[in-house]
Amino acid sequence: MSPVKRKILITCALPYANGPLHIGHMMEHVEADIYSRFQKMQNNECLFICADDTHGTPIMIAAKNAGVTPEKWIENSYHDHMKDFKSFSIDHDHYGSTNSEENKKLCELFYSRMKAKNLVHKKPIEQLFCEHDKMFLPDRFVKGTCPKCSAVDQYGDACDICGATYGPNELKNPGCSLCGTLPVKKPSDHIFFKLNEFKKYLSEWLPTHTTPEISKKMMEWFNEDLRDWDISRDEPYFGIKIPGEDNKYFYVWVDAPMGYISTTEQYLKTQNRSLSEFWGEESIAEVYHFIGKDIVYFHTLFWPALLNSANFRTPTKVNVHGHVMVNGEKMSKSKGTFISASVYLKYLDPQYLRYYYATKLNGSIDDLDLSFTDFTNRVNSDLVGKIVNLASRGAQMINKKFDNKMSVCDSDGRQILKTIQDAGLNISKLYNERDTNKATTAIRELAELTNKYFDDKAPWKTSETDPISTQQVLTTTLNAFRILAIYLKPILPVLVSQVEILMNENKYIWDDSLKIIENHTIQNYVHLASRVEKEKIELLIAEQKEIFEKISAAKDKELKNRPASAQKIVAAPAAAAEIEFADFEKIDLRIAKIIEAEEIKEADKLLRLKVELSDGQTKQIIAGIKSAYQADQILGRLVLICANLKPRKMKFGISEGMVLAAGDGGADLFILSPDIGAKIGSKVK
RNA sequence: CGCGGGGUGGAGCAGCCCGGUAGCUCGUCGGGCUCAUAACCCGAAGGUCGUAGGUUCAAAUCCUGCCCCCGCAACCA
Repeated sequence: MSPVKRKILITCALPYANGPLHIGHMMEHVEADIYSRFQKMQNNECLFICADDTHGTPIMIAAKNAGVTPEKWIENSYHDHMKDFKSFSIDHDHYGSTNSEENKKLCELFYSRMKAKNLVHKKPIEQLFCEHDKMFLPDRFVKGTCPKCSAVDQYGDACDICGATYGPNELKNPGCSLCGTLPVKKPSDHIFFKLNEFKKYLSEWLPTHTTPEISKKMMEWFNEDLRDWDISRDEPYFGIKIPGEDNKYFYVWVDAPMGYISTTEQYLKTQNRSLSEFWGEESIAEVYHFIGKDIVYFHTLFWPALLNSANFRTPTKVNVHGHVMVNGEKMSKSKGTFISASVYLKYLDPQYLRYYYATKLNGSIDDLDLSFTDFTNRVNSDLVGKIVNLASRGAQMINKKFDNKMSVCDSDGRQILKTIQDAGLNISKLYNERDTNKATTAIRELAELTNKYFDDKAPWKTSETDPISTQQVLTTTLNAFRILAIYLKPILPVLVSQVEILMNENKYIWDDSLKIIENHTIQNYVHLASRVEKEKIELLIAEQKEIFEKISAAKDKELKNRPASAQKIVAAPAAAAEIEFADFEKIDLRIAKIIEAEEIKEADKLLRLKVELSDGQTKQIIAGIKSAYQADQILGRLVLICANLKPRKMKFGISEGMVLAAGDGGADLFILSPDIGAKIGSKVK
């Protein structure tokens, strides 16, 4: 062990207080909890801090829909979250909330320091506002048609279909996702943080404070200037008011990371200690954030910049993990693989998920696949079959034949134990690197070694003929198991606490693995762990699926019960703004004949068409109608096209016009055609 | 040419940075054992390391092209 006692602060991303925790949250907390417990076993000081992230529009809306105040809503959420964390043995030293006095004070302090350094400025922006709900709409609360690919029902920030990103203002046919009303554009002054002032600082900070893969990825942003960051939101908003402003609140992503500090502060207050120990510019403590790869941006750009601007230290390292996949796919609500912590607990032992995650986590950003067959194998074979089995084999015979008394280890046994103890250094190194994958592999191999030793010695054969050596073999086996249990304690605290009882010992710390216990009396063996039953997993998935179906059925019902006016607007996209006749005249609409049509194989939704206009002139049009029409189906048809559309270079060639069609997209898409008798090339008037 | 990660026996992964006998767990098959939760121990079968080319005495490993999968893209861990 290192002679200097380290001082460590670790945090997990603050779970958002608008829904139950799921097994993805648990992965992050398990990873951090293992790390924290390991450090504590090493006699280092380690504070494990987290909190609920309680502000923002989604929470405000969720509370409103539930008919409670936001305060009540987040209180309920807090209790649910705490309960789940406790069940999974996540041992936060303190779990707070961003809706606290400390957090408010901290935001105000940061803001005043930013202002003093001239790092904020105000400018008006146009935002979509819903007249019906009387609020500005965040990007995700506006839905409409993608401006790039025309996919319908897309969010205001990015298109799920073509992957384009844009602002909510750019959406075609935007609608409020709450009531369907057409939002209006409304100007409002917003406060911006001058992120670009930190460009140089961040570009130097990044490579040394996260992994190379992350920093490489983040460095992309530095090719151009960093955009100012909008840190304010208008009323109504559930959050922290910006001092000196009327009806303005800090954007939730400002006050959320502050929660790391304010929650540390709450904890340190109870110890009469100063916050600067961990967060002061001169702090020598190590600070680690555990986060998912989806929020890297906030933690490696905004956050260090904010800290720097307000004269706080920055984290030592931002540890980024991937996402949980279930059976090789993204967690899916409809497939029942979007598994909430509480439903998991109804069917399976939380220790098993901890162990399984541990066998998979290696400190990398790769996604972690929770494959249920793999899960079952790992737990049943490694944990129950190999490791726990050692206790079962050793202890029961000691109980039955030797009156619960261990003797001493034989010389072969001492060799085995030495091997196991020598491995401890490497295992602790792996824990420090958060490579629990390799740590659990090493531990499993040691268990195999011990099982083999037990088999070679065959104590069950010799218990009558040679009780002395038999007792020695059992003593060795139990010692080996005991050390392995110590190695596993950060991962399996509950199981190992039972081992402490079995072995009649106090709470293990890491250095207890250096001891060998002899002539020691143990307790009666009790069943330590049961095998995973496949049926339980099936039931779990079935229940999760059912919950989803109930929720979506309820949502459908709610939609139907909406006021007729709102429904109408949803069904028929609102009309665009009025235009002058002169504007209309600019559009050269003509009748054209499709003379060639072919499918573009590489494209999901495109057909390549060649159309003929009056003077024998032809145009190539790449049309997004593959979802509704096959190439040969439309060959030879007369259609309406916009003939003077600026040619556009697309991935599959140049498109020189647009075929007019109407509908919601997908199969619901209809090409417009003229009545019989219309001539090719005629202009629409 | 948006960015990133990946493609290794049936499944899940390690090995790649720093070339030199292709490794682990599960599963399958055969054997042993019967202390232990049908658990444990031994043995076997099974791989053109996505693909094409290059560098080299030697390539899973280094270089180039291509194919395929997954994820991300400033309000989902």
